[in-house]
Amino acid sequence: MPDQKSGQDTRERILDIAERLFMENGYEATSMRMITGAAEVNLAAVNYHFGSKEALLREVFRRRLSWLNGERLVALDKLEAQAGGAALKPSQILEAFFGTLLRMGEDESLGGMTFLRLLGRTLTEPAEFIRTFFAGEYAQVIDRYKLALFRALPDVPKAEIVWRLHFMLGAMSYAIAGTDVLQVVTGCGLGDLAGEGGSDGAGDTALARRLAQRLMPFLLGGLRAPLPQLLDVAHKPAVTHDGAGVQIHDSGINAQNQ
Amino acid sequence: MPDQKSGQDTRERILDIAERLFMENGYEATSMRMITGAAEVNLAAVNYHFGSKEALLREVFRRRLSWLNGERLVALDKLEAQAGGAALKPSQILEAFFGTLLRMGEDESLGGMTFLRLLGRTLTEPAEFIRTFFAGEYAQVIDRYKLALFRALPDVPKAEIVWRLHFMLGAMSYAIAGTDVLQVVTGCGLGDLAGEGGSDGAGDTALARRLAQRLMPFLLGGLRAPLPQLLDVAHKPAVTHDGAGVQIHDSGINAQNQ
DNA sequence: GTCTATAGGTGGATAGAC
DNA sequence: GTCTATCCACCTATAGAC
Repeated sequence: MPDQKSGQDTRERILDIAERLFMENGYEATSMRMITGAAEVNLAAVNYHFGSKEALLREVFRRRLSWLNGERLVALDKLEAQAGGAALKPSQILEAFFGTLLRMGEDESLGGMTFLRLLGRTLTEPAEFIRTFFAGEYAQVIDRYKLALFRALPDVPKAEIVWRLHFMLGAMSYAIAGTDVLQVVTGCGLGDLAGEGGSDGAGDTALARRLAQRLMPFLLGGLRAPLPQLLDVAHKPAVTHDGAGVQIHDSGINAQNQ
Repeated sequence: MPDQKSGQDTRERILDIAERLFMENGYEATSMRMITGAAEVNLAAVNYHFGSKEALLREVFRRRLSWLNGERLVALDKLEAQAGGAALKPSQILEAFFGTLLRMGEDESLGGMTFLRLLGRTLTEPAEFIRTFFAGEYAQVIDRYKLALFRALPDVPKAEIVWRLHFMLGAMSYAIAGTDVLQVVTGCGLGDLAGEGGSDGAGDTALARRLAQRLMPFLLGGLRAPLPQLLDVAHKPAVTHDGAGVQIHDSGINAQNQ
């Protein structure tokens, strides 16, 4: 850091502001000028520090995700060390994966709910460079947690576990995105705690904790649901998506092993 | 329709192309020129037929959502008529709400998986005009289904039901968006059936059906999960998100009433 | 590291002829 | 209803002085 003034300050200020604006408007709808204007830095400073708008977005995520996914690996390591070779309980695995994330929402120094919302909103962006970036950032963690779930649920087909991992990720990411129709239609729900835009109050901390309390049982219930009957028979769409599917034997799912 | 040529054809062609391109690139990253280029119509035609880019997006959704939400209301009416005053089973309600949507994915004339993906990707867009639009389109349906779920689960706090409705919407919308990290990280999952972009093959139909078979049990399992213990006590984040919560009495959740 | 100035391009929208 | 031509706001990125 050769010449003048703040340097590190400028970099961090740009990242903080970019994080908030990308969250509020999305990547495409946020211009460099909006960011530099709000951060009170020169337009050229962004390209000096990060190189391009794409690289800026990547850096906004990298500084949070490398911490998050590192913590997730540590949490899993710790659990597996405690278990001493035995399979983990699904609830432990979910707690390590989703709980670690949701706790970021309570910590402003880790981005708080601003980052959580940004993450939820960005995970469904179609832009190629974003998906490629996320794939790299998540590869190791997803792999480790997938294997842990396979071991925890040995009687559930692996493909089924992967599907349900999708669904769990979706339930969480949509919930933290906080953009869904229910928020506007009904007063009830996520909307009654945090303001719409980027309000960083004490309410956000409460929201993160409450969200965790609500979400975790839902995810666990979904993960442990009876397996579907896979019938590729009729052309008529199956009308019985009831709980009539194969019940997984109790020892594996409903009793001890939860 | 006064003067010349196709008229209706042009309108529909623009909508079809816009639907696909908005799905592939997102709203902001899709330009009017991309749309008119692919649809082989003049740039001015879009503004003539729809007035603006925002209005075009609204119309892309309106023609599908008015059908979808109409069907959802009909399905619920039918179920309630059959039940003759009794409360519906949660599985019936979910089937009517989510099954109706997922069946659109099997029908190319209703947009097929292209529309489903677009919907999943757009539900988390932060743009104000989009959220306002969705709120209006969904208001009636959400309200009716919320009440049906309240009646179906009289022992579950209404706030809890609304939260779980959020989570279910999220799991589904994320799954149909088909943009998540798992797709890229692992070969397993949603990615092994349909091509990434906008391929409209027979594979998409199979994908929609398979998705429904997998998703429905997951949602039902989450909806019927044991209630969380709501403890606003310690500052230490609760480490026991286990299934250790209050068990809802069997008659309401686990037995008949599924 | 910061700044001004600007290149070089693309965006949505419209006027007006046919 | 369709098309050409055009306006002009705004974008990302960079060159080059300090």
